[in-house]
Amino acid sequence: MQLAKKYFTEGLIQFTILLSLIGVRVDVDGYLNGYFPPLFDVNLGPSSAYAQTPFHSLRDNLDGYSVHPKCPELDYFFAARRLLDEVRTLGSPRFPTQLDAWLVHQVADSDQSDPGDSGSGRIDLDLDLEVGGAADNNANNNNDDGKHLQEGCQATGPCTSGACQFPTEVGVDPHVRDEYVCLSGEEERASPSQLAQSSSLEQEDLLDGNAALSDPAAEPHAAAVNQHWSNFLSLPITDLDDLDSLVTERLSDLDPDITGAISQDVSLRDAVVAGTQAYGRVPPRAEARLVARQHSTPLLLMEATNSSHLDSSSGMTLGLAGPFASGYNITRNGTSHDAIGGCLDEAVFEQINLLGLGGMDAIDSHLLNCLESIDPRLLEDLDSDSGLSLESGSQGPASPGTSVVSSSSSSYCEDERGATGYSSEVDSIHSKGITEYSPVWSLEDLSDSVWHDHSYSSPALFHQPSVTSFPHKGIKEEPLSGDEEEDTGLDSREMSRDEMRARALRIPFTALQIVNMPVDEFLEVLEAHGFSADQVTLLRDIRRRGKNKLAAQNCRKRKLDAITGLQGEVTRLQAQRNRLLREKQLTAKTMGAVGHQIKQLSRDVLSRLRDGSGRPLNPERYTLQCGANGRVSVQPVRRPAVSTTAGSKTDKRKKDKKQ
DNA sequence: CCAAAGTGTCATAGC
DNA sequence: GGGCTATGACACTTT
Repeated sequence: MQLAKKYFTEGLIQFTILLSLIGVRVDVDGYLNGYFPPLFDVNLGPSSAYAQTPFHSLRDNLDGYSVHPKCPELDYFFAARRLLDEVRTLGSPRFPTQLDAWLVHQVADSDQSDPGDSGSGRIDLDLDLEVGGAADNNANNNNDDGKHLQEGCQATGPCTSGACQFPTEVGVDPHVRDEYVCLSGEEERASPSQLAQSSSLEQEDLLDGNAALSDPAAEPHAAAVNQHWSNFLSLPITDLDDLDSLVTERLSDLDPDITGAISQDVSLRDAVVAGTQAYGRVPPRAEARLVARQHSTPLLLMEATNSSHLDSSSGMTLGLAGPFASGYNITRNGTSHDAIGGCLDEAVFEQINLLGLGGMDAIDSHLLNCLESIDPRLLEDLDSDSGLSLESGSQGPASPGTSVVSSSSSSYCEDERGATGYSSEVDSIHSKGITEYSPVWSLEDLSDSVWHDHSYSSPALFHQPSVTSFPHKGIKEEPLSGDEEEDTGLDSREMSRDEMRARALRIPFTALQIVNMPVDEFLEVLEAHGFSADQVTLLRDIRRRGKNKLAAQNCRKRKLDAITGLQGEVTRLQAQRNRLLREKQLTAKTMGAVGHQIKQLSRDVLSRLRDGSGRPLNPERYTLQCGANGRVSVQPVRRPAVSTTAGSKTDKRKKDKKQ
């Protein structure tokens, strides 16, 4: 697994470096931030990042719980971010070009494209799949490729590829975008309310990005955009409230077919399919899977449903998100062999191939060879090297009757059984596997995927009390009866203490069975089997400890969730505090200005008034007072009664002396 | 080797 | 009263 991760990350590095060298800023970080919000923002709303696993999607979508940092799938997230950070530290040139351009490649109006502006940073991408059906003519589409890319690049408006005209780099970092100060470049199309709500940036990013991307005449309008931008910056603060309408108006001016652009059912996966077919390197299974993905939901729809329920087939059809989506699909579907192969060679290396960079083929083939040489069973554990040693790795892919459980556990499905506060939406995901078990214990079955390796065994047979097996670690699937003493040497190292005790006392149940039995059945078993006192005690202890272990796991998860939620709350409150402080400063400035104006007006009015003797009123001695009825009157300024207070003080001293 | 994190277990409270 | 869950505390293991 470590090997797989190594090659996975190396492939990402190479791919990213390559794109950076040719002038494309591969802002996976932006993607990840956009589509996978940071942990601390989890309770700002549901997010797709945490919907990758059933467990977290349960909490996020149903109970508002947030992901805890141990989620093994988040390894991809952090690994990708770390890789991007490393690449950026290399000092590669960063151009405003974003991969958003890949996504709306068919939107731009070709009439307004200017092929001459593509420049050295031109990317030869075959994205015209829906129209051109470029599955078999990848090499012949260079002209068209460039054209389409230029369309896409120009459609990005201020962000043009290669020949980027705009010097301002516009990141899509949601951490920064909630600050008004960071409004620049593309941010024109975001309203302040949007900017202030980082929790909803995932969908807004997409919409915003496509709004600008779909501007076909961005470069000719660069000056106009700059003018709009300067107009925006020159807006008085009081006009900020109108910014939403202003931005909406601008968006409507950009491209009337934004939604159509977004809903074009042409994703990068289409390009990947074409490329892989052209290069003929995708295994048939992976190819079929990719073809099936061509029918994935449109981009916008996917984003809309991503936060609530991530469809595994839809995954992430976004540019660089593809590899990660595949990675997540590994964990969700348990088909890691396909997923790993597809993850790397389809989504990463095929994109490199599509770039027409033959120099990378050697690297690709090397990595691919290494990857293909990896045992798929090892790759299956790609996401399970977190602190939790899940049952999935121990069961092995070939465990009879446990494949579903294995796949579910590989996605860190955790138990959630009996976890108050967590609902078991896992049913919807693993319902097929569950229906294979006893319907009475369907919920208990879910907990089996959680069991840790020093714990209890697979549930495949646990509701068959007459059959005692230890499928744990794959080796334990041998029946206990008969030669149980023989295999204790190996099993004792991998069994829990309770398992060993139960085996020593010849208790014909696995610990999992004992724990997950309904209490009535447990009592019935105690009576029916005529256990000795020691056996009964052990059975009760096993049951108690097992349940308490689950309870402890749930408790810790809740604690982590609470911590994560509180951290998010702190972040949110800090942002709110900063906003309020800014408002306070602004209000103070406004009040000062208004006071100054009032003072000036008072002086002006008083200088025009005359007293009884015909002399002008001294502004130092008189002031204007506005009554409740709106009547303005001239009143003398009340001097602070210094002598009075002094007198009161002396009086007080006198009183003190008398006392 | 050490520290931190993870995990299992016990005791206890509350339902 | 028994069963169960939640949780703090502790010890041990893993990273």
